[in-house]
Amino acid sequence: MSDTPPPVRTPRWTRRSDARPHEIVAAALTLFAERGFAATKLEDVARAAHISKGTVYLYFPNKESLFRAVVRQELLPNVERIEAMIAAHQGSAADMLRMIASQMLQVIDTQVAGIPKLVLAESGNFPEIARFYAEEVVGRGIRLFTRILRRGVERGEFRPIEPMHLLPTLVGPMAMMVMWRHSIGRHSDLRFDTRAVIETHIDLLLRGLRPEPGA
Amino acid sequence: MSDTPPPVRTPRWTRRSDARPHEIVAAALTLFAERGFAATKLEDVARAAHISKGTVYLYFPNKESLFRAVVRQELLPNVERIEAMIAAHQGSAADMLRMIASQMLQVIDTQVAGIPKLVLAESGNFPEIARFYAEEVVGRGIRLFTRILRRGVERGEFRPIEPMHLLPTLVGPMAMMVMWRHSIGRHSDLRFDTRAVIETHIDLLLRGLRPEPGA
Amino acid sequence: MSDTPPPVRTPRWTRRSDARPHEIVAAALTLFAERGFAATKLEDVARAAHISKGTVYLYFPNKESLFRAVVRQELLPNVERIEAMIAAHQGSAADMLRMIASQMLQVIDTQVAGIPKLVLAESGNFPEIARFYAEEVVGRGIRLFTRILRRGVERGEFRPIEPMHLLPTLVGPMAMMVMWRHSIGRHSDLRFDTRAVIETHIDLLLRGLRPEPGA
Amino acid sequence: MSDTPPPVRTPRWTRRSDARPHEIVAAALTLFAERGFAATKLEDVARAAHISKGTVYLYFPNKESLFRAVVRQELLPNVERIEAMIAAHQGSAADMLRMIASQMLQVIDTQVAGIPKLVLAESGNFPEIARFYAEEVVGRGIRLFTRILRRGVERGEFRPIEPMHLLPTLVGPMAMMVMWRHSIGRHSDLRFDTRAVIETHIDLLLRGLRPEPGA
DNA sequence: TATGAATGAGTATTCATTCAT
DNA sequence: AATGAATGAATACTCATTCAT
Repeated sequence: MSDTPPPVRTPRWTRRSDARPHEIVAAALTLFAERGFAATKLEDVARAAHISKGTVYLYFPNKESLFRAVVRQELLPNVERIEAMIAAHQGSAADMLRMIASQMLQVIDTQVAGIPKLVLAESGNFPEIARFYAEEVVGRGIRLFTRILRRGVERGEFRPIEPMHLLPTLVGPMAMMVMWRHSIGRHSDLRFDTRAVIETHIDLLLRGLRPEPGA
Repeated sequence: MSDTPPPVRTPRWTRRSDARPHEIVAAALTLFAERGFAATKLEDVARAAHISKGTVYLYFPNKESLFRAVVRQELLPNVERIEAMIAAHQGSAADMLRMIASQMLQVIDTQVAGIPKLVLAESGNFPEIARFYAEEVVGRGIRLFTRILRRGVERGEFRPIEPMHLLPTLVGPMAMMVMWRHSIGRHSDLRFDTRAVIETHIDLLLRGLRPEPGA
Repeated sequence: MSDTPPPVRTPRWTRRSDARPHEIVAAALTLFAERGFAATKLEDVARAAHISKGTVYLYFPNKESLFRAVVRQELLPNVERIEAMIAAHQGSAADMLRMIASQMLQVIDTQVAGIPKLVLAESGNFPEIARFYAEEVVGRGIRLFTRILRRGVERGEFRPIEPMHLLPTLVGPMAMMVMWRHSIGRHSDLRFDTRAVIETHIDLLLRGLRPEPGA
Repeated sequence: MSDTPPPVRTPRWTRRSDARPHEIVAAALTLFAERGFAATKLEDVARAAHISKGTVYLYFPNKESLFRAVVRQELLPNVERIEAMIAAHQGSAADMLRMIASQMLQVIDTQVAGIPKLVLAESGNFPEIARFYAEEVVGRGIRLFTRILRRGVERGEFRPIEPMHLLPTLVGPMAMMVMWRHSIGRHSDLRFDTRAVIETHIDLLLRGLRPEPGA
């Protein structure tokens, strides 16, 4: 309605400064996952993020808080995505397991897949990160799988079973593959065919969970 | 003539030449497993071994070689013990799996059980340790389980299956429990009933491996 | 509006990128020459250069490379200056010797004059510094003096003489004075009148080199 | 006179324990001369003397006192020998100089010849050693040469000359040769023909000291 | 006496953090 | 905002010295 054109203002932030924190976190994730917290130099993080050492401190008060940001920011979106996917799903419990497995396959080679190993490695030095992970990842995972198992039992797909006893069997092999890929596997000639392994795993699971013939 | 007993002198130190190296390795294992290589101070290792900083250097030329010693010396005896046990065994393949599982249960709370996590965590910084572990632990484990699976198939206990695809499922859950216990589990309220978990795992395995009815 | 001047802040430090390396080398030279390589603490070097320990490492990767820089950087310019001076000179060989002697007199109380003693002292620990000095200082010195002697013979100032046999006599007394001044002489009451000594030396040389009357 | 044989007693000392201190000093001299005081480890000295670290401390309260012993014990006998030799001599002053020169030639490759360089190098850290050397070696050397020069003048061999101005010229070249041989010379290809150098030096000296024709 | 294991003060070096530019 | 020079606390490692044997 006014004829005066809006004053050409320098925007309060630039694309740069907006993207920075995440670029730093991404660079840090790679290095922390590769070398661990203590062995990672902030200078290397800065270089990997194409900025200078001092700039890191404009966004994170210190190395520890950067570490926490790495774990917290990168993890939750993924957890939530899978939760949502499952919540929206209507098919069989077996299909739900297959869905999760296929998610695993998609994530296994990304940065994020380095976090579990990182959390494992640093839980002695960052107990609250360990707790955070136990609650926000493992705990939610437990609830997720418990729901799937219960659904399977209700639908007659699975025989009844105590979820807390089965969970490590359910998740362990996939977690194993993820961590192997981001640690020893990088330096050894031993190769696992991830897809085949996970398919075999799901197959074995489903056979092992089949209801007793007489029940 | 005097009744006063000779003063009980506590010598500042005593010679332990033979025992020392292992005492140091043991102390180091605890700390490395807890904090990682970089975050562990040699002074703390020394204190934990009830000796002084300098003494560590009488037995190990530097921190890295102590680290290597920790992984190499503590691991092999355990691997060999299990191998021997299986080699001597004459029963069913199922029993062999149960034996290994029970070994797991016995080891899970000892120092040694911290090593896998340690190796995982440091494989980026010590590639040759990663390779060593891949060959001497994972590789030998693969051969061991492959033998057991083959025996199971031959005896009609298991249906035929590609061992390399099954292995992570076989080992993953147990490895998971071991690492959980030595990392996140220490700082979280989440508890798994290790024995029940492993029994459930073996049970599911055996069900899942049952030969097809019609085969 | 306020009369109070802005507070005069003394910054904790200022950027000196360009000047730093030389300041450090200068400080190091003084201390190395006084105490030797091993007995000189980098912290003292830093303090002498009015910087902190860490700053030294911004410019030199370690103590040894600082040591090498001290010897190499400080020495060559002086050698080259004298060479140039002689090259430019047109007069008698005797005058050339006098010129060199007068250069000695000017340098003897500066930092640089501490280097020969330092190189002598450390040649066992730094063989390649010894070689460097042998080639770049002694070797060039030999060529320089050889040229002067030959010129003297050609001009009829000197009797013929084998330069390599005469050189220590030519240089020794001056070198002696330099090193004395930077070592024992500092802690003893014995004093030599440097100028008189060198004049006497040159005088004796010229007399001793006079052509045989009958030749 | 007595028939009872003398009791077979264990001697209060053994050859070993008597020789030890000197063996240690000799080993120490070699190493100190080669590496300097700070860079020489007592363990190396012990090894070179074929004893153990602890044994050194039975004879010397600490490293410094060993260092002082090295300089003091090894030097004085040599100085005194030369003094005595000159005192006993009756011939010309020129012969005296030749005698000293020939002594130099004999000593130059022995351990002792490393001491001057050592004293030079360490005078900053051991001022009292510097003083000791200045007095007991340089001072006595000055008196010795002064006497020789005076004698030469009295006998008409030399023209009158101020000894303190001539001394560095007299001694410098020989000192030079000694120190070169024990430092840079060890690591360079440059070789001096010691004998020829010293003969040339003496020759030049005698020519340069010849009385003026008209005097 | 002699040994060499043990000690711990002392130093080189690293790197998170600060701050002048 | 961004930089990277400067800082100094922290830590691996050394080695003179002590002392149980």
